[in-house]
Amino acid sequence: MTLSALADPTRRAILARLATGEASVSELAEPFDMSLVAVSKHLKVLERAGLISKGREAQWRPCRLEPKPLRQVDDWLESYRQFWNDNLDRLEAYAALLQKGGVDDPSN
Amino acid sequence: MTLSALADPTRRAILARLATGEASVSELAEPFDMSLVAVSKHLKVLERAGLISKGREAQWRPCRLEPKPLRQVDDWLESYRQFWNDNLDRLEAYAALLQKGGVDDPSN
DNA sequence: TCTATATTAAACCAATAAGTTAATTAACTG
DNA sequence: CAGTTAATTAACTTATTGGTTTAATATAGA
Repeated sequence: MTLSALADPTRRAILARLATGEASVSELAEPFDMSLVAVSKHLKVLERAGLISKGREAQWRPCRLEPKPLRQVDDWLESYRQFWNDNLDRLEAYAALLQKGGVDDPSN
Repeated sequence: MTLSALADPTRRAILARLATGEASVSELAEPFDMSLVAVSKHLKVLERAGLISKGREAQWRPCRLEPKPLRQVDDWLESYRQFWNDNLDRLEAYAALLQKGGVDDPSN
C-alpha cells in the first residue's frame, strides 16, 4: 500500500513539503492547481498508508511525515541493492577494460 | 512511473524472482494464479518502467532485472533518510532517558 | 448567536488498471 | 508441411483512482 501511495506525484510533493516540517491541509494544498478537496483526499491516502499523521489544533489538522513506511521501502530495496552493486561492479570492470583499450566502445 | 510499476504485488514478486536470474515469460507466470496473458501485461508495465528488459532466444523472451530505476528510487529515498535518522535519534535519546528512569514509559 | 475559516463527507464522472477469453504471430519439431 | 509451444494483440468487463461540485461539520471570533 505504501508504494501505491507513493506512486502519485502530488502525494510525493506533499511528502517533500512535509519533510521540511508540519503543515496544515490548506497550506499543503496551496501550491497545487487542484481543489482543496482533492488534496484532502490525497492526504487521506497518505494517512491510511501511515506515511503521515494528523494532529488537531483548533480547526487545523497539522500533518507531519511519518518515517516508518519509508524506512520499510528502504528495507525492501535492500535485497536489490546488492544486485545493482554487482551490476555496477561489472560496469566498472568494463570501463576499466575500455581504459586499457581491451574492448570496442559501443558508444563511439 | 517506477513507483506505480512497483505498487503491484505481482510485479514485485516478479522482480524478486528476476533478482535470482533471468527467466522466460512462462517461467515467470508459473507461480501465479492468473493467466499467462495477465503476467505478460505485468511484464510490459515493468518493461515500460525500465525495471526489466527482454531478450529474444528462439520463441522465448528471457527477462532480466534492470537496476537503474531501483537505484533512482534509492536516490529519491535519500532525502528522507536523514529525516528518519533524526527521528531514530530522538527515539534513541528517549530510550536512553527511560533507561535512566527519567520519563514514564507509556508502554507500561 | 452569527459569520467566517478549515476540513471532511457525499455524490458523481472520466480515465486507468487488472483481469478475462479468443485470436494472432513466430519459431521449433516430427 | 502440420502440429506444438511461447508470447503478444484485441476486445471486453469490472474495480479503482483522481478529479469535480455541493453539502455538512467544527472551531474561532465579533
